Amino acid sequence: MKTTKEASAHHRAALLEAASGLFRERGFEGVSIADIAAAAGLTHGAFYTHFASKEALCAEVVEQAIGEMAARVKRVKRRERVEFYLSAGHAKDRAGGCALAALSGDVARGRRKVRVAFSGALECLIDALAQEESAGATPARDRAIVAMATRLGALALARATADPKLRDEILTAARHALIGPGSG
Amino acid sequence: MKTTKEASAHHRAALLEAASGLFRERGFEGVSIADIAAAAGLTHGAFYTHFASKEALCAEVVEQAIGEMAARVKRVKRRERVEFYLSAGHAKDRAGGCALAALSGDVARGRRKVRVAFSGALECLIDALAQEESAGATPARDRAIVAMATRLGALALARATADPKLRDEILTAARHALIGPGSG
DNA sequence: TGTACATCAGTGAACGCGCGTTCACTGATGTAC
DNA sequence: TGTACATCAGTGAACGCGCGTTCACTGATGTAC
Repeated sequence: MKTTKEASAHHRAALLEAASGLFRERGFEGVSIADIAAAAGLTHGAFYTHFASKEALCAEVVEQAIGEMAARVKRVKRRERVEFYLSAGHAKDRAGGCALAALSGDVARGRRKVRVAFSGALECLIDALAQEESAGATPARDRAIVAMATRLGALALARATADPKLRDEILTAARHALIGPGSG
Repeated sequence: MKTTKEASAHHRAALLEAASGLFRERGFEGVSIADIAAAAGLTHGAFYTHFASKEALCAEVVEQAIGEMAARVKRVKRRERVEFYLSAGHAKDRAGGCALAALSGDVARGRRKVRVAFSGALECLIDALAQEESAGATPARDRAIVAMATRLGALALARATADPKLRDEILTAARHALIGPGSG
């Protein structure tokens, strides 16, 4: 049956949000169109009135999720962000956490369209991160990139680790390196 | 038909090697048992005379691939390793490159058995890396972990990036941070 | 405001396909005599 | 050394299943009169 334009717009947003969480938790290939549609309260057929293909959805999810991170950089203080990023809670919550860490592997193996969306959004994120870096010997942009790589690598390693002790050791080491000791 | 014990052992090694490369290139879910068997010159049925399941193979591949990296730490100098790790060539060659970077996302989403194999091998790799760290204010082990996280994060970001300029910028920034400028 | 009807968001069956795994079978290997 | 035969690595058809995508259909929406 036909629905209101407003309802339809909400359905589209619900599909994007459901996909965003599910993709981060299980990866692009671990989530089916039916899973996403069901999580948004629709049947799989309806998906194709909103997106041309799964690939198109992946690209949009990546762009939106990284875009939200760039916006967050401007709202939340660096120290607070790093403390959250390298917390055990964030390591455990893939669905609600950093899209870069959760999806960079999938993006690397993905189609060009998805990688292009990723690149564009990453460029914006790097700009936002570089702006908050203090002046120094090495360029702010380079320091922003390296700090981001350290956070992301530490989170990726921590998430893959089964041993909680090793996981916490990795997170703590990275936290100390990025914002000094005395951060729990 | 039955084959020599020697031939059978070679087949097992060939399955492991084929899976190792294919998994790093396409991820656990992007590779089928038939793909792996074909790459090793066998049919898919033969796979199950060597491995109990795909999951068991994943665990063994992860363990072996990270084990080889730990052995390499003892053979190759740090500077040389970092230069290779953060090269455009390594970013392009997932199949022949770092298993940690290529598979940590898959491992995080994988079954416990695979994560345990990953953890054990990672522990060995960290030990090997900590041993080559010079004395300093922060523990050698922590510095080894942070440097590894930085390399891994930079490679993951570089690989997901479609824009070659941004990719090289990420690799160069991380290279400078880890082994100083004057490294190309 | 009321009526007729074109639009189109959503449904659910169906498409062809590939997946991981199983299993009856084959026939070379390698052992017991 | 020669012969008989149990073993078992490898084959390929088959299993049930879920995938991404298509499409004829439904019926509420919203517009034209």
